[in-house]
Amino acid sequence: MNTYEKIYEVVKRIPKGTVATYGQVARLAGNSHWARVVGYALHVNPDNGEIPCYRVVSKDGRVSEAFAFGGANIQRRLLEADGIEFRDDCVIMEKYQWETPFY
DNA sequence: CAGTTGACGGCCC
DNA sequence: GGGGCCGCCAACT
Repeated sequence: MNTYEKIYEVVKRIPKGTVATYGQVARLAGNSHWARVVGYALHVNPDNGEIPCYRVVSKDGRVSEAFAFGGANIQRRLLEADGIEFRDDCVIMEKYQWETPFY
């Protein structure tokens, strides 16, 4: 299993109506030092239809302006469609962050 | 082959 | 509290 494969697996496991941080995904993928790699993995994003990259946000709950789909506003709309609320352009992490028991 | 960059995170000032 | 710097890994030039 490649590094990217793991990352994609984790991203696809993110429950609907929940968001995860890059660090969180990296940690679940096996290494907490892959935050940047996670970003790159989602950047190449081979399957934007099956990989909900919009559920991955920065540690602050902020989304990237360089979002591949057309901008942070698109990502925000997708998240809102999943029932996730925003507070001042930031996802309410305390409420919607994916609480991973341990994986 | 070596240097630089990147959808980040954490610590220091 | 806000801003800046360094570190991590993999891909790109």
